[in-house]
Amino acid sequence: MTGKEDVDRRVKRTKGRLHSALISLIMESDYDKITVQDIIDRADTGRSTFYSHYETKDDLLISGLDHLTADIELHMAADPGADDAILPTLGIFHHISENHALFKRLIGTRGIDIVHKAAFDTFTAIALSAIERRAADGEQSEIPPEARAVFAAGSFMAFIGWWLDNAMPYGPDKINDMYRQMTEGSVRART
Amino acid sequence: MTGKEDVDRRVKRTKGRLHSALISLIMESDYDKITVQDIIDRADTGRSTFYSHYETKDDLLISGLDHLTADIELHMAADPGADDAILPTLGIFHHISENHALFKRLIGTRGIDIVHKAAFDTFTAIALSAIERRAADGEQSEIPPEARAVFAAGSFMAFIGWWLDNAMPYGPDKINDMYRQMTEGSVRART
Amino acid sequence: MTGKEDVDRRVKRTKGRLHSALISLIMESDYDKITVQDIIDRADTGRSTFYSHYETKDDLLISGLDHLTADIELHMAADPGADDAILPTLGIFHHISENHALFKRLIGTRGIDIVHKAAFDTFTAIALSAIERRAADGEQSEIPPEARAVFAAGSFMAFIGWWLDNAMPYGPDKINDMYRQMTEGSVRART
Amino acid sequence: MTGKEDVDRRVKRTKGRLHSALISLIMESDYDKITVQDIIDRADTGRSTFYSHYETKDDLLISGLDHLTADIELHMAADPGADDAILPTLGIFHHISENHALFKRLIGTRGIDIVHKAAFDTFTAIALSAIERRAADGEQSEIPPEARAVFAAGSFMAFIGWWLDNAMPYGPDKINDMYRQMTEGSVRART
DNA sequence: TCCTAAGCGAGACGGTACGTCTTGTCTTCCA
DNA sequence: TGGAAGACAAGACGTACCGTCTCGCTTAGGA
Repeated sequence: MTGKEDVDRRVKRTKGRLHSALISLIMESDYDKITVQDIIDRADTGRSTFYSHYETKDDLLISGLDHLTADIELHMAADPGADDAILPTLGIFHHISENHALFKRLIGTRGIDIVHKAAFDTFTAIALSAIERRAADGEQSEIPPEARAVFAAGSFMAFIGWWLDNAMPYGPDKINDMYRQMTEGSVRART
Repeated sequence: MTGKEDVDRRVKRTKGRLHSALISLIMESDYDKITVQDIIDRADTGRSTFYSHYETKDDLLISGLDHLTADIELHMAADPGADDAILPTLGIFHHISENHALFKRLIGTRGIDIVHKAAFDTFTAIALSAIERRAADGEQSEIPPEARAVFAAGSFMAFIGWWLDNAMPYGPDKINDMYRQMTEGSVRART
Repeated sequence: MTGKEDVDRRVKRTKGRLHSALISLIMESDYDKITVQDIIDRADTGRSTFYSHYETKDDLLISGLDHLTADIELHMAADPGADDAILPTLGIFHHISENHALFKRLIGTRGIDIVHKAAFDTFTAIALSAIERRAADGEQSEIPPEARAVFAAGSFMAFIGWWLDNAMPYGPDKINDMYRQMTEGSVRART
Repeated sequence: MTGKEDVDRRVKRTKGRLHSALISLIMESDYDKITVQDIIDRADTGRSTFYSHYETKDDLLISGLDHLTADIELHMAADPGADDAILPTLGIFHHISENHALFKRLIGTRGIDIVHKAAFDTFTAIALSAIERRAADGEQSEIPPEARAVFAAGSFMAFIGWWLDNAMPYGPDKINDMYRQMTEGSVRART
């Protein structure tokens, strides 16, 4: 049904080792400096094994990020203020603060470009659907929804980057208040 | 005074050819796919000549961007609304629209990461100094100036990216109005 | 016993192609002018493949010479006059005349220096052991064995060089007689 | 008239510095590893200066060897046993022993190939003229004079190499006796 | 319980680009 | 204004990765 049944347990184990190896390498050094050889050495795996499962290093990384993305979507649904805001920021801040070391490596200012872009696109899409929902509810703005969405996603990503880079000086709730305060009255059209 | 006197004219000519070659290659293909060999072939120059002037491809690119940055700072000074806004956006929108093809390649969504980062840092610094100037003028906010600066720079970069990617559907003046409208009342603390 | 089992057949094939390529290039042009790129182009092989098997061009050449050296040692053993002479010259002259085109390129006057040296060392070692065998048999000389060995090897190499350079004007048997005649009573101590 | 008058003293001084630089570098390291850059650095001279006087590194070396060759020819003429032997060995051994450190670098076993060849050719020519003189005096041999000349030159060069490499264990007179003893009755045709 | 197809490790291989090095020419500057 | 300084074009070097491949060994899961 799911199309996800890797019947052979060896496959599952190998993929897991590759992902763990990549994550642990990311925590230690620059993503760009990590080679496929480093990954398979760490995973104690053969070169051809890697390429039989993934096309590139980026492929491995992205595929490992799927569950992170899924988590975010869960948080989004669970965010109590979701109907009021364009982005379900509170849940996301909480989620990030729980794995801050990893997220700093992934989407901090010195993070990984493709992850940064992927996150930006995700947030843009979320914001866009929220904006369009409001438009359907009658809210009006001469500014194109896409423009408002990238504005929201861009400021959010930059803000998260600052938060992570500076050792998260405030807790998730406090930081969320700050973000909301800056956003207030800007992206949302006035009623 | 300038410290920029490359007395030997050959050096100047060579550097110029290398920069032109890189820019023309950027207009044609993906920055990541461009090799040093491509550049020196286009510039009709020797390999060692390249490395005697620049350390890497990125080095050549960044050093060629200096005059663009200088232009932006000029525009910043000339912006009539500079005292009212955190970023001298109008002048920048005009400047970008005059070289939109190049800027799309450099800081569009599919742009060059290091340029994107460099521009983000530049805007952050500009915004930060504007915010601190206001703070000195008595404006108060519990949000750290750096946070407000990255928020502004991030939203601005994303917005520019959207504008460039979508074939600049509005002129510089109109787009500036939109940007201001979204910003209004948000980054600036309320009075 | 052999210690020579390169189990992987691919390795054997690749090494063979590299050797053939080098030999054919040597027959066509000056060894010093041959580049690693020339060799791998001719062998239709990748650059890294070359360097994974050999350290340098010289390394490839020398390692390919091993079987030639082995041949010479065989001839040495088979030379009927071996017990009478310091060097098993007749067999060597025959062996060289059978591959004169190659040997001319390798150890002719315009030959390859490192091969010349390697051959000189080989002959010196052979001569030295012959001389020491005789010394053990009671033959006496105030001249150090090493000196006598290099004398023999040096004159032999020079003579071979002359023979090859001059289109081998005499057959192996005749040339051997000449060499023996010049040697007679000189290197061998008188009885 | 002679075409040898480098009137400009600067030229003479420059050439002298280049030669000294090369010799001192040869005494310190491997000739093959010495670059033109090394030489001009040591001579404190510009690149174009070097090339305006010499074509290559070898050219500089060879041209500096001329006076050494001239010395040898002087010794040859002065050798008391010259009329009896094919090579004026005694004088040469004395000459070499006086500059053994340099000669070891030039024509020892680990010496410089082109010098080795040049010396070999010089000795071959000397031996050849001696042999032809004898032939004109009625001495007969079925062995071609050239073959006898290279035999003599080859054994002599190898012997000198051994002598130099082994810290010259014997003085020039003693070593000359040894060489003569090995040569006796061999290269010279019997009367 | 065996056996057979697959997954796997190992790493050879052809490529591509790198940054370094050296050569011999050619241009610029300076005395 | 003639020669020294050194920038330059050319291209080989040895290294580092890449993604493909060949090769036997191991091992899971079905017969």
